[in-house]
Amino acid sequence: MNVTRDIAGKETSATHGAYLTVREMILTGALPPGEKLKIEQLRALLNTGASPVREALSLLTSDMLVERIDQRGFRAAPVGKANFDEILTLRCTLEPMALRASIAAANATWEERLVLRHHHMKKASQRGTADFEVAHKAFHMALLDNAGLPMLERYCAQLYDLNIRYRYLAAGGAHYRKRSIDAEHQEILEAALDHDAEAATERLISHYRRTGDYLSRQMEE
Amino acid sequence: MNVTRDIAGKETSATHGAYLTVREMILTGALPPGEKLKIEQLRALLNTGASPVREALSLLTSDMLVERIDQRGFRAAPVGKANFDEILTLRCTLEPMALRASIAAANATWEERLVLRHHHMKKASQRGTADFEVAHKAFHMALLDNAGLPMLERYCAQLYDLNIRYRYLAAGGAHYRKRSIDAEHQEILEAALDHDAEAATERLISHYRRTGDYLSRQMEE
DNA sequence: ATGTCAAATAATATCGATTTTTTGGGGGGT
DNA sequence: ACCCCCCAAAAAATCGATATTATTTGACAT
Repeated sequence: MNVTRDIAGKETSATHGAYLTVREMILTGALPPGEKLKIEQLRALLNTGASPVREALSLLTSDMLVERIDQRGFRAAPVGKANFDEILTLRCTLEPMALRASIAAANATWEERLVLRHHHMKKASQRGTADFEVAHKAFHMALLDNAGLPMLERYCAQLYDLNIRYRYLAAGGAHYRKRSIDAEHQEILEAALDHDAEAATERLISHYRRTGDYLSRQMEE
Repeated sequence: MNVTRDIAGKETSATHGAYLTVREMILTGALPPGEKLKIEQLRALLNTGASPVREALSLLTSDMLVERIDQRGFRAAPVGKANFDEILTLRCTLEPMALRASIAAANATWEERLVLRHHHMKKASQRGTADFEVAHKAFHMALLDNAGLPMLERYCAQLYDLNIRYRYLAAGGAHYRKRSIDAEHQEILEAALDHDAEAATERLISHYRRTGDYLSRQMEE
């Protein structure tokens, strides 16, 4: 009935729908960095009231995708090389930590989940970019989600999304994978299944650093 | 005119005032873990409307002090040994990282700020607990705020607050410092001023672990 | 021209009321 | 006695309108 459903699927609350929609728009660059986010404008776009919009923007503030300036409204978070570098640094610290813990707690269920997600990701890479993005995130998060450290996982997921945003901004979201990313994923998966924490974290980090350097080059400044 | 001002000082927006007040109430235990946070109840307490309350609670969700259950309202975040341990682990990873970066970028301004904050903390430790808490946080954050890594600093501040909450819950907020905490602070300060990153991070970590063990013991389970 | 101030305009923040959803508590039906 | 469905009370979510605050505009004096 409203645009929220049309865009983000069958959502429950208006707030959650607005959250998902605006989030997606910021991540993909439909709402560019620094853009003023006017309540009225979004209210009209999302076909909802001011309260859900404000609440959604408040939630996005925590995700560091939106900045709030007291009494002066909201805007899409700015971007910059320093910010990108910090995201990369934090990911290279936090993800290995989570991956090690996941491997230390390895069990059959987790390994099966990993294999499955990896399979889905490979299948999705033939189809559209959007599908691949979802499956790619799911695979990477599966690597970390056996750690039993929910806050750490949350940080990693947050940083993953912030990083994706830069990918979309740099390449318009398309064909960013030239390298043998498939092979890199394969190697990470195998190291994880072997419970080889050293190799797995090593490969994960270099996976990130290569993508990071590639984007850094495109970003200038 | 409203309770927000009375409690949290001369605040600008109702939302921000509500945020600070509820935050304080959760940190100090006035709103115990797991407590249902009814909008109407808070609205009455804070003498404001539903929108600022909801928005404040949304913001606190990002701070991991409030849990939101869609269509079912908000509650104060639960606590537990696993959560406490995770906070400690994350602090012991992230704070050294920030401290090293701060020291690497050391300059006179920063060192003066450190000395000043340390001085204020010592003075405040004679006076009330509330004053000391503020000065104590200010000192610890000053150790990290020269790193030029705003997201990392934000994570550290967040984890600091979550940790403080456990202190209040364990000891009612009073006399938790038996040990020579003053001496520990002094030693951290000196190592930082000497640009000795190894010693500084070493001391910082053991500072946290000792307090952590002390609280862990009190927490049972 | 330039800087300043005040009114007009635009946008945010907030309120009060309404709508929707969950919850808890009885009746029927098996 | 047990389970399921439906209804009423309570709470959350949302809306529409108002009050508050920032921003712009333009007249006026320097």
